[in-house]
Amino acid sequence: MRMTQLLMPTLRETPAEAEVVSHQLLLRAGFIRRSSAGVYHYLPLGQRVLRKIMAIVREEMDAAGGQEILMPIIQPAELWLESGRWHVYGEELFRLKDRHQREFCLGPTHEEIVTDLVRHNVRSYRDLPLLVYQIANKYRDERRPRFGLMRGREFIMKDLYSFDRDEAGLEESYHHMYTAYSNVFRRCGLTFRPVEADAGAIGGTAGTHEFMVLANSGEALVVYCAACDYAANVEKAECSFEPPVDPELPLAMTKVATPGQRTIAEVASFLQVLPAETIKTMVYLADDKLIAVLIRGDREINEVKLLNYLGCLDLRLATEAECQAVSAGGAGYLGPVGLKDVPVYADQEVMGMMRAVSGANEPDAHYVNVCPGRDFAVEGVTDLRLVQSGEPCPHCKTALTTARGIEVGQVFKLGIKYSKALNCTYLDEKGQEQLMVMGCYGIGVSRTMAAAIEQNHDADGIIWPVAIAPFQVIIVPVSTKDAVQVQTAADIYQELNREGFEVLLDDRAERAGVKFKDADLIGIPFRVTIGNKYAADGLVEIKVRKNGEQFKVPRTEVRAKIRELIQHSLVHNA
RNA sequence: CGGGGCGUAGCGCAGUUUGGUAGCGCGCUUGGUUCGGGACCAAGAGGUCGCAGGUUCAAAUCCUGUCGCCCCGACCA
Repeated sequence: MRMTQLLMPTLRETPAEAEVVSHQLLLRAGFIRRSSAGVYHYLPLGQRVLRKIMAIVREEMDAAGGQEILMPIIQPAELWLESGRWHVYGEELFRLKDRHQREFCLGPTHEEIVTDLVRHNVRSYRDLPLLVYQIANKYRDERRPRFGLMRGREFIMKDLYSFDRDEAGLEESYHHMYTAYSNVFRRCGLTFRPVEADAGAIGGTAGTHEFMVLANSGEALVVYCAACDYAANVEKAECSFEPPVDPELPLAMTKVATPGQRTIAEVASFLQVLPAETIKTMVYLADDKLIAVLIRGDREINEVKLLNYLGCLDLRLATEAECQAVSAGGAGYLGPVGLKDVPVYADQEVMGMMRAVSGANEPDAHYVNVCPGRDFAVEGVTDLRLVQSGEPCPHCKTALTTARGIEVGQVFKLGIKYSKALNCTYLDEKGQEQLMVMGCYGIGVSRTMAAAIEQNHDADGIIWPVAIAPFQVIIVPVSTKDAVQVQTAADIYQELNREGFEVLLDDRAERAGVKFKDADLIGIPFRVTIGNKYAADGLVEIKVRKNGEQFKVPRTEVRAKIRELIQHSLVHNA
């Protein structure tokens, strides 16, 4: 491609609307433009990167036995009513009506419609397992689209669905996908980590992993173990708990005055105890029912664990008025002793406390020496806390590390959730009708593009991994006035193109500095510069974007050197 | 949805407090000089000041409404 013919509107200044680096650079380097909130144009450079990522995804999906299809974006409400998600999905679903007032939605994900397709077209155990996938736009009316391509309302996703005869088949499909996903992200040149995750609203039997690209701008928090391969989203991460070997003996519970001391920090300091010696009581509204949750004062509640444990759909912290309804003390003086008519759930750690401090459910007072089980009863005990950095790994006890991650892929075992709801069955060898066992596997293609930049950039711009760069090589003649340079650049351009390389020729009548700046900004891995000394020494310069390394090679060896550099990079996923 | 901020030329911004008929830098066009890391000089093009009402002799500026965008939070396959 000749740059004079390329729609590549680069910007010298960072647009005010962009906050994160991938968004800023995608705009500045002319890869994307915003159309409306969370909806973007992909310009030629951006589209080329997307196609590169898609090509890798296709290769790996096909290799894993996937068959590419393309399903409708517009989906009838009936299917969503059948699965029950028409109402569950809520405001995030883009809904629309046709001229006959029939309701539709824009697909945010395709479980319903793929299940509908398969139930009408697959009847025999001989047709299973079946793995179908597509790469298509997805629509989610996010409450808050943000960070450019990171969280859009329209985005590109690869979604694959597996249909198996039984759980064992699902295990196998899941395993294949897990491997394929690792291949995809490794080939894209990303530093990533598969982590155990929560299944969330999409449901599913057990087991789901998220593929996280580690980057500080990530919206997700993960913990991982440096010693073993344990890694999990904090929403999911188990908290290890060992009951005290030599517990203290309980003492008589007494009420003490704590005027004005409302927070854990205030109470602990006032009573000269550690926060870990207090019980924090939080009141939640779970599907319109008030409940209380107890956790050690220095811990945080993991609301995802709580939601899963309660099996409720909606969960939020109670308002001050709701707290007043169950405790005369209100939010600052909540405690498990003397709460009015609310079920109390405790984190497992709380049950090992013998002399705890807790609110007395009246203003300006707390109890000391509270003993769970003796002084109050609980409805349930389980792991309800959020893991913290430095805690022992649940597998090998090494201290866990926390990191931020961008979720670029997720693999789910769905089980029979959708096949049951939509009656997707097959006939086994005995002629018996059986439910298919499903899995679903998503890759955020457009998000992967953004994640790659978050992980690969410097002050000058993007540094594309070779495998997903819009072009592999950029050729820069330093002076467009020099006929020899111009001709040499054009010759090398032709030659590399013929060899099958992806080459961009900067044939603009710009000064060298401008061309270098743009080449760095758009992040082309290798730059071939034909300079002023070429006429004298016959050498051209090859510069590596990633590390600044430079080579001076005779004009005739450019092709071989470029080939060597690209192959070396691809082998090392750099 | 709660909180905060912003809409003035393609991009970045000033002008709004105190109303007087729109400006700066970059980019763009033309000519010239430059030419290995975002050059310089000169001459240009480009804006219903988000939109709609209102106040006024006069509104980018004041008032009311509305739309859009961004950030924080809640939420999120």
